Amino acid sequence: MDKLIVIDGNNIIYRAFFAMPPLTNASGQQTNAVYGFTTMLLRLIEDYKPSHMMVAFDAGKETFRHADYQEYKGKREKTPPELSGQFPLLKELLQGLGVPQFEIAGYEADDIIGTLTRMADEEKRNVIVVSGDKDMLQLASDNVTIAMVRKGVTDIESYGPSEIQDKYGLTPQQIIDLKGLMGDASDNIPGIPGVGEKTALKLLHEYGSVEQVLERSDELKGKMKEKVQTHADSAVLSKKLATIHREVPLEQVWDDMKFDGLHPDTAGPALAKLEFKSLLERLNLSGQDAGTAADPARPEAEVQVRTVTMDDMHELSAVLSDVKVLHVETHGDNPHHAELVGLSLATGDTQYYISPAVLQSEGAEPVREWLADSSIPKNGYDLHRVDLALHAHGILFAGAAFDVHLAAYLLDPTEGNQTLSGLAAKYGMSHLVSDDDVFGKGAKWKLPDEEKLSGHLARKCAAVAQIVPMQEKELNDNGMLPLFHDLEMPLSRILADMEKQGIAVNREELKSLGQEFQQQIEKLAAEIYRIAGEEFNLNSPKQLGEILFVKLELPVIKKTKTGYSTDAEVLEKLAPYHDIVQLILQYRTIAKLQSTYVEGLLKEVSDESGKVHTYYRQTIAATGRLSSQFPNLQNIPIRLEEGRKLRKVFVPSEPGWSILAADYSQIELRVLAHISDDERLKEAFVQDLDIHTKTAMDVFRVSQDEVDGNMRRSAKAVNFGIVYGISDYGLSQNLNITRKEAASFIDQYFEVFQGVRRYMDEIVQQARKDGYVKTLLERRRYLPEINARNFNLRSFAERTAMNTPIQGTAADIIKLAMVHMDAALAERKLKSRMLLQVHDELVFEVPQEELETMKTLVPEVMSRALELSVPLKAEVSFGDNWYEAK
DNA sequence: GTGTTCACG
DNA sequence: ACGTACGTGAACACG
Repeated sequence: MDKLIVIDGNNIIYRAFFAMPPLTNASGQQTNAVYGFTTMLLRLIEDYKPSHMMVAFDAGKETFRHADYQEYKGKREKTPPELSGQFPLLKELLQGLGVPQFEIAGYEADDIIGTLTRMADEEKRNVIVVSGDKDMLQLASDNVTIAMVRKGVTDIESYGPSEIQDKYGLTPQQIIDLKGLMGDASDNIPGIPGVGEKTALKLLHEYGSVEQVLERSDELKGKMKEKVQTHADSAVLSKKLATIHREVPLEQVWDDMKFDGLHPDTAGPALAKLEFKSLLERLNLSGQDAGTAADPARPEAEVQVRTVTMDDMHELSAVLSDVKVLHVETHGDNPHHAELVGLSLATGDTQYYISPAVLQSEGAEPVREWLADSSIPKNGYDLHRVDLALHAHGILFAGAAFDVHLAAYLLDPTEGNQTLSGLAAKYGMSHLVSDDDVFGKGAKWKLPDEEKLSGHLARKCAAVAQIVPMQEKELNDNGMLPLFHDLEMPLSRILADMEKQGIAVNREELKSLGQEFQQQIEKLAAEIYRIAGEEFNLNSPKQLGEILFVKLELPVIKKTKTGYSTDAEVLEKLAPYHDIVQLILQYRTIAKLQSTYVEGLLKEVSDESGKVHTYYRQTIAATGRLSSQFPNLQNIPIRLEEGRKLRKVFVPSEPGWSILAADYSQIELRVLAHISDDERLKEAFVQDLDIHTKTAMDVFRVSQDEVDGNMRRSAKAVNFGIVYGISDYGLSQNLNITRKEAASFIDQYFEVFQGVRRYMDEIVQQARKDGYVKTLLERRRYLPEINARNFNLRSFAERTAMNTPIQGTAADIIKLAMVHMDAALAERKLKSRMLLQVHDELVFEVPQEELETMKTLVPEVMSRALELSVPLKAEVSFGDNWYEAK
């Protein structure tokens, strides 16, 4: 089946220019837009494997549209010179890559695309149109899909007629009417002034087209009628301007667009000329290989794989000492319960495959000893998971040296595709088939035959072996090797130990709490149904909305995409109107505790150990924090007393022991004081003052005695806001005050804490310049949207730039403390065990005789984890359970 | 699978 | 004018 990808060249290069950080080659020529364009192009080729391709460009300044309307695209800013200089580069590169391009004098790229898609419709050929321009939606049909590019150049959403219907309730043709009514500021198309998307959609749903709206404008009321009638001409003209021309003189072009993969001889040199080294590597075109393997859809690599049976184990034993790379394939999300699928080992050119049965057989003892030997360094993918899965099957694992999963996370913590096949593609290796393709996804997961399986696992092992040196170099270039080898790798073993240890849960206590909750739930529900006058599903926001806003006619405070919002914030505001609301809030609170914490936790308690064994994910959070799953032990209730009681069920696993918890006091603000070098903030921590009270004194210019509860509360919110990357809107929402008032709080704060203001300005500048921000331990986070023109995207990136070094450095610090703590326990031969980490808190179980030691050791180790210009403080407490350790 | 809500730091 | 606080995971409803 033919498949044509048509790219809206001008649109995509424009987007790429603003989405990518500035990037120049050795001669000073800026190349960021070409680079962004090219990465997207390669991605499209890989994802869609097109048989035909074409990039369309605008040609000439005057198009036929200017004959109708001289001001067409009039208000648009001139193309920045940094971008216009990149057009010739892109065109030359496309030629080198072997990707056809069209431009036709007097027409825009839109019109070329419009014509091609019309021809495709007539000839029933498949086309994918790639653009960021919503106008393109008018071209969608059964044969034509529009791939709308959102956010930068990586995020793509596909639209056919049905998706357009779902999103706008319009046919593709009506997209033209939409623009006729609402206009388009960026093309200087006027539309009807005062009519935006919402109004335009309403009108179209009612009347169907611009012509019908005008013809029946007498049916409209008041201002709307006036607007429509005065600007009728404008609407007609706007519709005409928005209509993509589909009759450009083009004929027999199909063969000209044939695409047989990247041109093998010229692609390498063209990329090399632009100094796109990473792309060269990704395509395996660098060095002597240039010109050999150009097609991203090239076949799998050849591997030599020996399947080890019980009888020929001796052969493997002989070469075991040479093995540095292993791959353990597991199945299942929860590594504590994961199934073993197979093991592969790599030595030189030969790969060995061992089935789970063979691995667990008597004869495989040498392999198991090798796996367990901590003095033998091993490289692999997601060794933390491997450790837990093997442990669950009674096999010990130690000696993790280089984990490519963890390395990939450090190199780009926001990259979504962290799979090994994704990494293999990134590092330009021969194609590694994805696990989804080999095994199937979700419920369709199926074990392939042994030949296919052993080949796949062998290739994964070989891929790891190739990726390690490349990542090592990249980590080194980024100054991240210490972070990797001295912090994250050791931590991954410590986390596995904590998870295997688990924390004991008192099931009876938990069940009895559940019974109390159940009674309350039933009582509340009965009362709510009585007041409502009917029974309904209280857990359905949709049904609840019907009751509150239709039946009881309470005012609508906020809407969601799908209907009325009924979140707690809304319900708080509705409470004065009707007694039912307070009951619903109470119901929600208790129902949450019951379903998530009582029932959810009971399901996770292990029958064997009577404990819960969480799984900390080390490669998820963009800031460097951990996350916790199965169950999540980082969000056990504490703020409200009803929920806090749940902490009583977390108990020591041995009689007479205690739970000891230690948490950092104001770690994020202390980190901020250090990195901003703000004298006032540092002073506050040096004197160990109550930071929120101190902030209130400074911001409101009052003495300590004059700070009332409200002032302290406001100051606390401001401090939180500062850490999150403050905006007046966010603060106003949090404090329920006007935006003006919030803005004036912020102004006063920055007046006093001028170093903080300087930091916030500088970190955003730095993010713009480098394209990333980093923590004290050199952890990075890339912010491609920091230069976006879209206000929301850009603002979000700016707040992230402010927040990530703070939250991320705090994460670095507690991770360091964990590594030091683990060493301290081992060195002193203590029996106490580290069980949990909750972002700024560590939880231990401690035998009676070590309690005194631990009460001083833990806070000491935590506060000395990293030396800052302000003291780090950790507060310790203990008791018979987690609730008592407060 | 997506959206809504709510638990934590 | 735009429309948000930063970072997560789990349960439930609904298509």
